[in-house]
Amino acid sequence: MLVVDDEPALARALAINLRAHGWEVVTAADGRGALDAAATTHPDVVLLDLGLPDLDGTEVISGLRGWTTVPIVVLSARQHGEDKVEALDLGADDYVTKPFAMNELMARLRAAVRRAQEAAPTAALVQVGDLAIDLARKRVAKAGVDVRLTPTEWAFLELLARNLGRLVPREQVLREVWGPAYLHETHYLRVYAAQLRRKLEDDPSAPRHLLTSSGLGYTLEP
Amino acid sequence: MLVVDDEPALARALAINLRAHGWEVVTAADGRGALDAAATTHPDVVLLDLGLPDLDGTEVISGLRGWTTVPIVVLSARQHGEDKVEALDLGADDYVTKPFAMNELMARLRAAVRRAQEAAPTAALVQVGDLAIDLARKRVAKAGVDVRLTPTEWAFLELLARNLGRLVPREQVLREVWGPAYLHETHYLRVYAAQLRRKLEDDPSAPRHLLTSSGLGYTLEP
DNA sequence: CCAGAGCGTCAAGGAACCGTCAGGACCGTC
DNA sequence: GACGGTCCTGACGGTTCCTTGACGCTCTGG
Repeated sequence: MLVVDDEPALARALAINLRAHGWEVVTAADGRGALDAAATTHPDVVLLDLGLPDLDGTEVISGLRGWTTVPIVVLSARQHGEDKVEALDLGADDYVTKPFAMNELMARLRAAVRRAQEAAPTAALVQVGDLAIDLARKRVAKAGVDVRLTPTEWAFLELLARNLGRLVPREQVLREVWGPAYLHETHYLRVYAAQLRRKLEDDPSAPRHLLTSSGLGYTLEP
Repeated sequence: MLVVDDEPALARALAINLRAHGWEVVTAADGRGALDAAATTHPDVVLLDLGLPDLDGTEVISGLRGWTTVPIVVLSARQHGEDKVEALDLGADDYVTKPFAMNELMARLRAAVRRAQEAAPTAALVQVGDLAIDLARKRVAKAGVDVRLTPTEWAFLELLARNLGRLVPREQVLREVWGPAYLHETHYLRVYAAQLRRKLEDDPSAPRHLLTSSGLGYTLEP
């Protein structure tokens, strides 16, 4: 959760309340900082106060929408403005006018996150042999029983599952799982491919689903 | 990653930052150099500053779009211009105005690469006799059974398949498969053509699909 | 017929890559 | 401060792949 507000008092009050409700909160005081923070922390929802010192709030919205579909809830004092229409047109997901009830705000945030998850265009469940990979719940089961994966293992498997049957190049795996700075750490691939096989394959030394193409990359084979 | 910018200072700063984030960076200072570099290095994303000395940035975009779908992120100082609309209409994938936050730029580049990858599930399938060449999955099957190819063999075959029925000059094969430094290693061509024939032709000594034009190049014949 | 150029074929050596295991660093929890 | 989980790292053996050289073939022009 990213909270963007230029009034320190309100920002602190919001952060305290949100943390009390279990959110992990990052704050920004202006538009540029907001875009920055969103890019680095990948929040699951943005709470955005219009009327910032540097950028117009609408610019922040379109700046975010350029590269992410994170839900945006706009907070504004202007009760009757056309801002509301404009903000929603630009891609905001909801709109709350000050003064607001904290309960209502919480409900709207929860709703925004829930809608975003439901709207995820991913075919939520991928079946591969006796494996059931649930992309929405981030779970995988082998022959009906859940298998525990570490976050990195899951990121690897998810990437392969989203490209089922397609060869995923080594560089893409490294970039999307570890980040662009790890493009040459091919060793990671071998370690984690081995771990996934140990957990998911019947015979880890003769894999039937997680296949390697030497020098190219990996494929999850249906 | 190809960075196109005519201001040496900015280009260097960008390159340093991008390399720090793990990108492999090639730079070009003008439009012609950009088109050149894109053709030889096949970058996975292009970061293009408008306002180049020789060509208009829009010409670079359409020049690239003539033969590649590589994602293009445009960088521009003109904040309110119609340039943005024009650039996006010509096929640019995203647009960032100066001044920009480096984090945001990084996020947009990552997003551009990811989108390009996800938009690629086009069933690019080339049928040649009893061969089925799946360009997306990087696979080839003969009479229904998969054939294992090495990375170099695949690069060779893919190039021919993308130019199905057309003669591909020897120099182009060497440049695109092995790189510009191998333009005279014509021996490689014979070795790998032979390997491909052994794996893909019914009678490798009397090829029907992978044909040689002596002194000129190779053709994949439907 | 001969010489030379270009091509196809085969095999060997070394480089690059892969799978595997295990130890140590790091982090948050209890 | 101990503990469990996770991630990174190094070492080793085995495999695959690339490169290179040698040799024979065909075709062409002299």
